[in-house]
Amino acid sequence: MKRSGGATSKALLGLLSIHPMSGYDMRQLIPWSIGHFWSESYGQIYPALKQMTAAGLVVRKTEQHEGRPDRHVYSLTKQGRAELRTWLKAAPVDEVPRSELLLKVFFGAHTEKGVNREHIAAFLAMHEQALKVYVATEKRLKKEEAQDPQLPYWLMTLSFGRHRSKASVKWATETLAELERLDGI
Amino acid sequence: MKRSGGATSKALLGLLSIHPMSGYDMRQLIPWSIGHFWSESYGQIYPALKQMTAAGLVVRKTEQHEGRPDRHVYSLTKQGRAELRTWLKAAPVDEVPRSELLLKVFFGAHTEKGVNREHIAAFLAMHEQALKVYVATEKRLKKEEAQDPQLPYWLMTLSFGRHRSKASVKWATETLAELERLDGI
DNA sequence: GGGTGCATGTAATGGGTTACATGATTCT
DNA sequence: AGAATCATGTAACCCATTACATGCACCC
Repeated sequence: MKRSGGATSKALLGLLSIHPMSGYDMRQLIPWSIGHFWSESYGQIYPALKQMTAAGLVVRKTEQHEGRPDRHVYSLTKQGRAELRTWLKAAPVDEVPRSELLLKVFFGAHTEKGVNREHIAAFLAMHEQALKVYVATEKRLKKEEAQDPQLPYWLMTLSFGRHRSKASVKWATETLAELERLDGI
Repeated sequence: MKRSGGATSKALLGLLSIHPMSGYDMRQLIPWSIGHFWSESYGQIYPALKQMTAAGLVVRKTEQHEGRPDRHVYSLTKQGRAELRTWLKAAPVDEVPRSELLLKVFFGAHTEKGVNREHIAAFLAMHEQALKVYVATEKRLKKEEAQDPQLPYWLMTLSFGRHRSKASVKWATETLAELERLDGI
């Protein structure tokens, strides 16, 4: 069974549905948009754009600027838009996300207690930080993009991040307490 | 920068720390142990075991059985045990887990409202089911493995699954309500 | 002079799933 | 008769990150 053209090209079509942009722009935009549940590298983006152009899903225009490299700005074609809609309708494939942290916890009996506590404490700190970022981003979006029809959907994914980080913080806190109890501290 | 020998071999070392077993056994055991945060296929396991044998981390014994294929049973060497401990001490690398569902939600404005609701409803059902499995597994483990010193650590990873699924259910429920509100239903 | 940002792209390398190949036994 | 289970392994393929290659402008 072939999974013709993975989700990378779909993510790029989606970004182009916001507004036309270059491969470089996409890479820059990702951390501020879909960054907490998706990632793409230049090594994926540029070949994908090439292939999508050949397939007629996007068109490319070259912009020239003095003293700076040319920009290749892509925009969706009618076919590209159709492809995006078709993909949106298909049921998403859910894969088990791998977590090295949990793998280490699972085998944690084979190392010192302090080691496990440190790993989990770092995880806790990361998610506490992430929570702050989600809340700040939400506030900013609601102000700056108030009239964008896509805003509600963006907020839904942000809300997911918030729920996930909250749960992570709760688990880490409880688990740290349990580790201390095991230590007899 | 080389990431010498990924985490696959470490996961296998960990499984062998429970008791000696074959590659086939590992594949069978994974869904019942680390399955909710890790996965391995035969195509990874067999080559890894070969390479680990060559590296002296494990040793292999062949068991013969009438009318059935030979079993290659692996066990940890002193070096294998040391390698596992070293890896456990190192800080886990945390990668952003990709979620096709969230990607579709993010671009959800480009399709019909019903489509998004269906995706999220399926996600909700999946996590409600998962919650039941976690609770049942926890009960079973506490009975059947009561005296195993690794039990507390196994329960910690199960607890993570519970927290994650609870948060997912909560998010999905809230988001479904929000989608209905947007629809003006 | 050296790092950073802009901007594109390719090549090398690694990680991972699926399909293929084999073959006996047992269940339906 | 046909499918599933036991059991091992390889090969083909896909997906993804990182490193490399280029080159100008700007700032410290």
